[in-house]
Amino acid sequence: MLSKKTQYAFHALIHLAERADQGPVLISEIAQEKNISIKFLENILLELKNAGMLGSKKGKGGGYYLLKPPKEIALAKIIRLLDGPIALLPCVSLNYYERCENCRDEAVCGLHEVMSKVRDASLKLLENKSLKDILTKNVPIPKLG
Amino acid sequence: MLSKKTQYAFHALIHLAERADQGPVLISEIAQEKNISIKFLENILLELKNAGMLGSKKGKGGGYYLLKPPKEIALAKIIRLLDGPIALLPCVSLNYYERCENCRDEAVCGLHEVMSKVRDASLKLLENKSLKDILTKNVPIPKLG
DNA sequence: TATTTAGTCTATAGTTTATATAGGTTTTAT
DNA sequence: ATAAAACCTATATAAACTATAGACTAAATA
Repeated sequence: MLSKKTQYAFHALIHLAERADQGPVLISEIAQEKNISIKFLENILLELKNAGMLGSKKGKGGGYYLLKPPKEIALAKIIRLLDGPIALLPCVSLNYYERCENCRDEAVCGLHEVMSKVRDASLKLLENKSLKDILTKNVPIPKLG
Repeated sequence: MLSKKTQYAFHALIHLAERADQGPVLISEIAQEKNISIKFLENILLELKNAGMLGSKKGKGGGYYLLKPPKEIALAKIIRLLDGPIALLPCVSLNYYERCENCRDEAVCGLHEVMSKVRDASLKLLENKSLKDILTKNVPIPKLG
């Protein structure tokens, strides 16, 4: 399962995507709309900002906003940023590979083979779907405030 | 990622499967062969026993053994037993469903839809592959001791 | 330009869950 | 009886999660 952090990040990013090009969005607005602890959300958005995914503006009229169009932000990228590996085992991770300490030879490990396939199947979806693809369907988004 | 517990369980079960019909296998043998802390492994095997997946025999000549043929133990079952949900989000889990607290309506949540597909893709593999399918390839298994 | 206000940024602390260890108890075979 | 093995309970350690307090920054306005 994805961590709470990543789950919240998804919902927050969806909210930001739905309000793209409408100027900075308040943390408090996202927190209220998505039912997330405002302070925890604060940390998450900051992490996303430091990773280059979000921009922010301080002071009155400030808030957070996407730095790229939603279409260009793959779901896989969000998961990797906050949760790390998408694979079920370290030894089949593309981006966070670690040698398996429990088997003598990965090349003949049957587990390795199956888990690689699971990873590929997941990645096929998560790499090709973007924030734009997961926006709330059939719902007009009013500007709050 | 799968928890350490589940990762260790997989390797232990593979070991047991490779020695099926050879009588009880010592915890210490598995621990040494798979490089797992013997005490942690003890807890894991006990949990698998209490869940009905393993049998055990106490005392001299004792150990653990599979209660069913490896072919009949699906990988998904092992994961669910120790790690819980296979899905990435609680709201798309088949066996551990929880309502999403962060979105107003699951029916129109785009995240829900994509994550359901990821779940299905993973399950297709994990439900259909068994312990038998992940045994070490091309390796004759000698009886130790 | 001083002040107020709205907001981000930083640090930290408490709580829970995951991982691991230690020691003692019970059962079984010989 | 003795030794070997699983079993049980308690505890220690580390990581993840949640929450809180206060510092800092930018904008608005008088």
